[in-house]
Amino acid sequence: MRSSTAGKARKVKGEGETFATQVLEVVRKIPRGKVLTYGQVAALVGSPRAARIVGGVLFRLGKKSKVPWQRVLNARGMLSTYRVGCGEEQKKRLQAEGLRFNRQEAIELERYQWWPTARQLKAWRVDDDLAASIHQRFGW
DNA sequence: TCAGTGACTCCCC
DNA sequence: CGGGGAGCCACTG
Repeated sequence: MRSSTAGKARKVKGEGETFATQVLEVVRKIPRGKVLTYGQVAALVGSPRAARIVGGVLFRLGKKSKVPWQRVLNARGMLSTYRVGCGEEQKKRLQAEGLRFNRQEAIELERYQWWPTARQLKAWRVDDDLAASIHQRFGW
């Protein structure tokens, strides 16, 4: 059996997929000018409480990576990356995509948060139960 | 194999 | 409304 820890993951893992590869698969699809929260990404790959791990995966991306890591931020619409030294870089990239930050250094999630289409969810093999639980949790 | 870790989140005061 | 604290869980060495 493949390492789907705790048996809580409801999203089916394809051959050779890990939590990390699934995270990157999701992040790569975030449209320019839109964002997802760490928790949202975690939920989409079937581990709704693994938000911290999403951050860890993105942290270990190489500088040359083409994955749009700047499009992932925390549940308050703020950047968690200042503490690891790339907050300014993330802010700069997001501003270049048209996002505006308020006085609290936050963006309006209601305005910029991305919700994948049903077609996209299917492509990621997110089953109906998981999709339903995500809808409920995030009021999507 | 296993304990330590943390780009999170939520709850409580 | 703000900050402190405690779960959380896949990755890492």
